[in-house]
Amino acid sequence: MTKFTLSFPQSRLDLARTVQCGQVFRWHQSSEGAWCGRDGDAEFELVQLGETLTGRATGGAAAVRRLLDLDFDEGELLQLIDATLPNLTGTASGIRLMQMQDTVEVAFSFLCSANNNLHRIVPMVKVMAESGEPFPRLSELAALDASFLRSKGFGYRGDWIPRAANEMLSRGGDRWLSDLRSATYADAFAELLSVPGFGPKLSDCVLLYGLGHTEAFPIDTHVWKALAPVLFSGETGLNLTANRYRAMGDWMRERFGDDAGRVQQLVFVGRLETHGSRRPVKGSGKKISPECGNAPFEAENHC
DNA sequence: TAGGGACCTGCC
DNA sequence: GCAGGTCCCT
Repeated sequence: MTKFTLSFPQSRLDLARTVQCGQVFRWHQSSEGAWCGRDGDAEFELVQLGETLTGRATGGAAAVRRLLDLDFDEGELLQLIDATLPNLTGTASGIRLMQMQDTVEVAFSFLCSANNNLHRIVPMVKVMAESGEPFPRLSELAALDASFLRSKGFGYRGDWIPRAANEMLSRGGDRWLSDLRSATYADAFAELLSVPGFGPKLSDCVLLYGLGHTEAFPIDTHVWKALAPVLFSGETGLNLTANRYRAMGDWMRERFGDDAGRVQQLVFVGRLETHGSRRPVKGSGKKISPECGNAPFEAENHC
């Protein structure tokens, strides 16, 4: 690790919230206050003091800039989002998109996230991490015993992990994963989607956080609740179907291009922090401004 | 092709 | 009942 110092007079960074908002699951704060994490063989110890970021990192400042997407002007994007989809990002300024090199850790961490919550995901990822350093490889994950994982609280996801690892190995393993980086978004999405356990949402998470595809737009329950009333006007309580998943993602990609994934991160955190992770706070139910009547999708339609 | 349930587990 | 879904079945 080498020491580094970075400062950001204009763009904003909230390191603590960025590493705690559910993009990564193994970061922790040291007794000295530094945020510590790793990505494959790279290690990071980061300290933020106002608009200065210091610490030590494998690969130095360049690696930190890449990990935290620091060369991207988030303020400009926040303005664009607000002009297009008002009142959605809330308090999310300072949240950076994190892009990891270790696709295996990203994929299997998010495999644990299905129909789950952060309080359970973090210990589950920790259990997996004990099978290899710095994180188990596909062969080690494939060798994990489903009943062992179930005994550790994975529930039915305990069956998914070795099954998905085996499937990835049969397709070429690490080579197959790295090829998805250079593939088109559509091709890589289709490829991941066909792995058992990876539906559309998890596939987009792997593409966004672990394969560099920033046009991926993962739609979870929170993002759906935030955006469905805006994009699909006329109906309330609409269910998220495969077609509507694709329609919403495509619309965001047309609107924001390669920044769609960054938009998702800001909308997700904004929704979570204003509505809570479990239930809307009574009385603070934020209404989308009525003048966004130019909803892109009328009830049904599309494709 | 579009819904409806089941699925592990833990907390509100 | 619901949580940062997916699979399987009509």
